[in-house]
Amino acid sequence: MVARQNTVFKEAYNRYAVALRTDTALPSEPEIAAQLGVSRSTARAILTRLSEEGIIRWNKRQKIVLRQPTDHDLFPSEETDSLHDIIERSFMQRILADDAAPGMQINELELAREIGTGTTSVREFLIRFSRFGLIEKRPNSHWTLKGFTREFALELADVREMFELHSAAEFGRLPRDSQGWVDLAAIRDEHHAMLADINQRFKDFSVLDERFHLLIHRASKNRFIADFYDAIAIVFHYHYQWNKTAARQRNERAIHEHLDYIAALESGDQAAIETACRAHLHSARQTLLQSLPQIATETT
Amino acid sequence: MVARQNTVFKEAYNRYAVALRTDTALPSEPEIAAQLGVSRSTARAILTRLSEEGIIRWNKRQKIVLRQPTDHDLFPSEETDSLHDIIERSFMQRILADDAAPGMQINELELAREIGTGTTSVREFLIRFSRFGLIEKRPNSHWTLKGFTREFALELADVREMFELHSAAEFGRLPRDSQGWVDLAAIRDEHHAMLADINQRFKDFSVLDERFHLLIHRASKNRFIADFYDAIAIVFHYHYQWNKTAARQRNERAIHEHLDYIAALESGDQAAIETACRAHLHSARQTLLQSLPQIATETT
DNA sequence: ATTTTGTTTTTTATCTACAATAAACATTTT
DNA sequence: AAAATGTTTATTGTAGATAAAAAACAAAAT
Repeated sequence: MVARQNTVFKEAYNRYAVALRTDTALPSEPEIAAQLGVSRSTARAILTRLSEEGIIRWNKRQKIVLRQPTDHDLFPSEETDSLHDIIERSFMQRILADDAAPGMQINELELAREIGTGTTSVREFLIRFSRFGLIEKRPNSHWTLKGFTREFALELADVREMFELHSAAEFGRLPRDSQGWVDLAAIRDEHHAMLADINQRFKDFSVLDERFHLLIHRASKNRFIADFYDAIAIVFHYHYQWNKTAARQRNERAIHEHLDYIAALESGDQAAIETACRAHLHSARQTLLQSLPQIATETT
Repeated sequence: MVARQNTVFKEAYNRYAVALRTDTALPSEPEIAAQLGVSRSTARAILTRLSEEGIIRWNKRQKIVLRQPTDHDLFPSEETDSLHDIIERSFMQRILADDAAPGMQINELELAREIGTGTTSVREFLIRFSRFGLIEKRPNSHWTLKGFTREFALELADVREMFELHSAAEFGRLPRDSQGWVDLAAIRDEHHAMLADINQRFKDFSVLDERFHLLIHRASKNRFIADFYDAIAIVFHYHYQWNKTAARQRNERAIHEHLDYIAALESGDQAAIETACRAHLHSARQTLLQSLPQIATETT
């Protein structure tokens, strides 16, 4: 019915409200907008509501926080998610569910109805999602789920290895005063910290893993590599929520490999970098293959 | 105004009509549909119109061609292009025009109006097109043209080289009785034929070039490599229409490199394959860089 | 029994409309 | 004069509607 949900406003409102402290004065509208990463129009809408709710007193440049907002002042989390995120979550759950067999048809209208959204948004999502190689479309006809098959995992791993070897070599060539080395040292220390408390913290590894590989890939300064890594990150993000077997052991091993890999990068020795990178990629490939759903073999 | 143009029907109608021969009998509806690559519904619509126009006599299974269709019977070519193709052509012309500077904003509504189409189709096209790395979008805001810059060409060339070296190595490992070798021999002969008549035929090279590289890439059986090559093919297709300088000389040189490359593949010697592949990719990179518009340097 | 034709239903492709958001323009304040 | 606020305009994001095209179902013919 409504053309568009004001989720940008609600999400930014929540974000801004929780950071408010009583009796402080707020900065100018353009500054607030920049802080929140929204337009000034949205920033003004936030100020308007804060004022209406009696959270701030607002008169031109004077913006005083009267009281701390409570949980009750915030918008519920269901209303702050962007439609794209809602569709993504919903769709990933469906295709990772047990009854989602490769070869299955995907129906735009049915999907839209189940998610409670229009078909246009679902269509656009599927078009964007198609670059991850998990779905495919025949023109004028339906989408087909290709699924998390062994073929998919192998093809993904092959490209990932080509790209990461390239990026790692580039990283090794970064000038010594570059920011990359500072970031790498910080990530190295985080690995050590996590290892020291591995029994408690092994679940946090996937976030660290993503940050580490992203740092490497940024060195390549290649948009195609960066895009591909985005795809990998999303696929892994959802996939590993479904496959948590032997996570502690697997993650501990990966941390050790990362540390070897980092040491090789810091040595600047290209041969050592390649060896350490290959070693890690080899075991990452095994992990990926082991995490596949059992039955998933292409049924085209 | 109209929800959807019947371009599938019109295009298939033309395709089928020109192939008709007087006094022949036509096959069953499912067979016609399969021949044309459309649904039976569309095939029936074609038969219906052919019948109405007096081109065939149609009664159940009996379908006799009464007369050869004339040009006058066919739909004009403007009505047979799919909307996607129209938008693609129109958009590529715009971004390859001289006044399309990198950093330029792309306006969906303006584009749609100029092409004479709805915004939804333009949006979907832009989303699909974005994976080629030439445009980029900030959420809730406009698309930006990144353009055929030197950076773009270098990033494209890097990935292309990684993929092609991989695919070429895989091709070299194909079993000797595989179809790939037959196709390769055929393409080799076509290269020789073109070389013998290079002054007349150098303009046909780009089609041969695309077929050759596609054949190599198919050996990798990797959806990400295949998708990337699709992107390259489209970019090159339009790009080289705008940059035809020294085409004869450039193409003749490329043919020689291809022949060396093919010989290396046929030898099955992995080291030779890599050498020949690298040599060709190196000069392809130079060609790409030389063909860039002169001014195009990123203006972010 | 399988294939073909006839008919109906489902699904996609595309248009239009409109609220949310961004961006531009105008006025005021420092 | 530069920056902030106030106001208006342009553009995007999404829903809903509908014709084209595909797909499913039903009846007839080989």
